[in-house]
Amino acid sequence: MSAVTKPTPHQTSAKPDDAGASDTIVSKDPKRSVKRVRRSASEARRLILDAAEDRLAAQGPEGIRLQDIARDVGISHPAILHHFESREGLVRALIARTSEQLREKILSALKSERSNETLEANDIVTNVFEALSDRGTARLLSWMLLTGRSPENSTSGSLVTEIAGELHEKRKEGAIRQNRPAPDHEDTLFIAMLTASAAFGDAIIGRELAKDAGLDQAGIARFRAWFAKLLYNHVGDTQHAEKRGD
Amino acid sequence: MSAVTKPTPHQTSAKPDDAGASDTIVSKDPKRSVKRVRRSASEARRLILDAAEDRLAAQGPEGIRLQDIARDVGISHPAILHHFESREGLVRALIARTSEQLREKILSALKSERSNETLEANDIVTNVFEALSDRGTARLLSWMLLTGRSPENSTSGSLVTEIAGELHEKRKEGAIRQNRPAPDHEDTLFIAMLTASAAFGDAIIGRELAKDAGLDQAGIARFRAWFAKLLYNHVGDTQHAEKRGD
DNA sequence: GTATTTGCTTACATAAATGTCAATAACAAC
DNA sequence: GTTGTTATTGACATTTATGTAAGCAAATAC
Repeated sequence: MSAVTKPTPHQTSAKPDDAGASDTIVSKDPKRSVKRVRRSASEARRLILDAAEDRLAAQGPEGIRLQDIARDVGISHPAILHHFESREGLVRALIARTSEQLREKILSALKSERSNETLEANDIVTNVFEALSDRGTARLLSWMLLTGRSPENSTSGSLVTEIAGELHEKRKEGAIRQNRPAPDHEDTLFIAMLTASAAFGDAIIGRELAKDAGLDQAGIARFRAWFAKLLYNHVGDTQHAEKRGD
Repeated sequence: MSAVTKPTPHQTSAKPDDAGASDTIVSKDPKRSVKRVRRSASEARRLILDAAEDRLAAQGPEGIRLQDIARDVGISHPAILHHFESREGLVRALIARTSEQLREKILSALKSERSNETLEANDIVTNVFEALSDRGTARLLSWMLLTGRSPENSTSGSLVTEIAGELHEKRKEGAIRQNRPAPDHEDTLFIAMLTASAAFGDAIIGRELAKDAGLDQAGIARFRAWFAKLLYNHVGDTQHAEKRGD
């Protein structure tokens, strides 16, 4: 959030501002020797990924520039290449980490939901919406898709299937308890898909939409609650569905 | 769609492939003089924007490179700068055109809907979904938002408000006809917002989601129909809403 | 202590993309 | 025809990003 603004967070390494006096070799004076900071590899990687994430969230895809990120962390840009091989490697690592975090955030929340009889649609919806808008996660993922960098892992893809699986279990339990017919599997899948798509879209254009519609923070909350209720009503209504339309 | 693949669609201008024989000045021979194609300014702009659009849809934001686009059109890259001032100008022009096309596509369809008593949710939903996924429109718009290039015009923003306005008129008519209480304005707004968000998200991750869930083209159509029906049921149910939840 | 590993740095190389400029050639007006 | 406008071009300038090479220094092992 603030890493972009402040020039050198880890100020431990001295800036070579006055070193221009000597003509070729800078580190001739041992007392003034460069006093390097040496982190563990994993720590360095973490810091770099954090900075890259901040840049991406704040400035969009084009904000991921090795020089800038290096400055944010307080290192030189070849250090990034040392840890990530290439810019592309950094990007892939960032995507991998973000995808993993997203999966954990959503799935753990979904599972830890105390074995609630009724589907707590509001909690789930809010959770998904916030997980995607947090720290520009959806921005990163959409950039990933925009530039065609996803396939192999398909972390974000399988996620929805997993969610649908979890949801379907809950719905079946609820149906048995209330002596209702088992819900259609595809119906549950569609609920998950719609939630994912809506949350994803919301994370990207939601702010614009809300601003344009004159919605404040409370209005946005109402919108999410409204959506959750829409799903909730649908889940309660599925058994009547055939009587009504088509 | 195909402009990226084929190197020179407008093959009228001769490639200077064999011109390397002469050592400095190529156009010494008047018979072989370069035979330029000279389009009208608007025509040239159109071709350039088309090519840029194709690139963007096919390769993502990074696919917009003056050299490549110039090659697609069959011109030199300074010609693009001549028409659009800068790369940024090209991008803004593309955004403006795409936004305008989107607005027209959606609004005209919404208005021309024969004064149908019941809201034809299926048509509207399908229309919005397709308008956004067509030619990478949502990709472009999301890139626009990702890189923070929207404000001023706010074409995409006000669009949702307009849609909501149109929808609300229809709902009021329908309500009067069926002697039901007038629908809540915010409810209509939320319908529009949800549709926009879902269609937007769908345009970006929909393909991934569908693939992962094992949905084929028919399945995707079912999903959209399912969503439309969800809205349709909700619209029919709004007056009972208070009896049920919260 | 000495040796080894490896995180990190400076300086340089390279490439790629945007943008500038002067000149050229279509086309329209007269 | 002549002239003026401007779409278009090739060659060049500039900037800026990624990536490379070689050496330095902090931790660890011995």
